[in-house]
Amino acid sequence: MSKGAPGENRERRRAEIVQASLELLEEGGIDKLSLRGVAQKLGMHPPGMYWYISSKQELIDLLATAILADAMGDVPASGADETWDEWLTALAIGTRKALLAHRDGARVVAGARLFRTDTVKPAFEKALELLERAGFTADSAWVISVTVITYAMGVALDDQASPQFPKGGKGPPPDSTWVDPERWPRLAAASERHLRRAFANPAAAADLRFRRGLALIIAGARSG
Amino acid sequence: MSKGAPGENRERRRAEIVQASLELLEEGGIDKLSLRGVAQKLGMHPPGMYWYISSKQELIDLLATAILADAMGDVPASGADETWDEWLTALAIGTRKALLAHRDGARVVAGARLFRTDTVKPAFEKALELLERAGFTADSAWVISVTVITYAMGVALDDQASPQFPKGGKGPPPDSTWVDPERWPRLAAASERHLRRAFANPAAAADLRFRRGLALIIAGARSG
DNA sequence: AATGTTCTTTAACACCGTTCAATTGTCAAG
DNA sequence: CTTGACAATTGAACGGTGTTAAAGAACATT
Repeated sequence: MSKGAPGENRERRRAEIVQASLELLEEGGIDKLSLRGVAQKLGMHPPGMYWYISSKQELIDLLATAILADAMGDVPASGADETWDEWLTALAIGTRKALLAHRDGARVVAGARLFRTDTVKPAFEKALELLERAGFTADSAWVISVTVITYAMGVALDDQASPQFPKGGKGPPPDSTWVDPERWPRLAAASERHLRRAFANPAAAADLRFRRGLALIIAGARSG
Repeated sequence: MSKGAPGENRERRRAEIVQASLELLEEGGIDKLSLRGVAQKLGMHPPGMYWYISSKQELIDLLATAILADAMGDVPASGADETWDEWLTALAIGTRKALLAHRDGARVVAGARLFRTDTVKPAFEKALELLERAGFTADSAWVISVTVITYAMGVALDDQASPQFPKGGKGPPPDSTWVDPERWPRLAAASERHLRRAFANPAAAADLRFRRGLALIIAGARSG
């Protein structure tokens, strides 16, 4: 114990590993995220990683908290006149946004133990505080918070379950989204409507559907 | 084309493969689900699998639809006097139940293209029908349906992200769920409350939290 | 100069999904 | 009975993975 804090250098190196892993994630998705790839990106040999992390799972946990920190690290401040529903909505939107900000971000976070990390705790605490202050029971506040976050998670996962750009540059993928209007008329109509919007602006369409579902939950909270 | 339908035997064998895969899934979770393992279970050699499936991804898709079929295969019938909210609630509960019925079931389904398979279409069609008949616009009906299913999916994923019963029968797992009541008093209280319930009956506690969140969404739909 | 700690390398293990070419079994046609 | 087509399986191998074990280097402290 001589120069600086003992674990300092180690911690910095861990941060570099996380950084390189995020880059690799962006480049090839979670399937291409390998310890060997990360090691190469850092000019080290695969087994060397194990001095800094104990397993790939731990790496994924680190990635997950890094991704979530974007949305929850500093608890989103609330203006003095902001109501609980506005704040909760913003939190959910920010969470989904953080997940979508990295390729396969939702899958990464889902593969970790979401509620077990300290990263999300301040946000939850604040959510509970606002809700209880607004008159909800402690129990209701908990249910509402968990529901909102779980929903954001579920939607982000579905968002990113999309095409998965196949490698071969062949034509458009076979339209497996086809819905036979004879058998499922209402579904076909909804799907067609959705596809039209998605074609015009995919991100906006996905955002909208998320927001409307979220509004549903908030409305339910307000009414119960 | 002589004996029976040509693809018949093939289809039966595919069913056997799915069956064996489900067993392997139950035994070791999705990480231990390998083509080699399935092949061995069926007394065949790994490359032989490729006569029946085109890739592991296709196997997973097959597993996903098999799992979902438990909940959505035959569209849950609705009693004549059943209202849309009762039916939707039952659908969501059934969906989550089907996902939880298999180890890592939610992860398997999430790894496939959920809404692209025919299995879920009848259920969606019926949901839309009930909702529109109840006076919702086609668009609202769509949002409500998708939101409910997405929520069920998200919760099931979180449910199964749990401890993963470590094999060794040592005492209680190291309590990594600890929440410092000094820093996050409300969260700590909620967590403590939750843990007490979960200790008494884990499945019931998880069910309850799911149902209450679901009720939130339904209430939101009812009010908007 | 010797020791001990931190970090890196080399080699290897056991597994994975997948491809390819060669092989068997079965049955209809010649 | 033989031939040939086809369904189904096999054996060998390729390139990849996470992970372990042991040897080695770098370097500050004694």
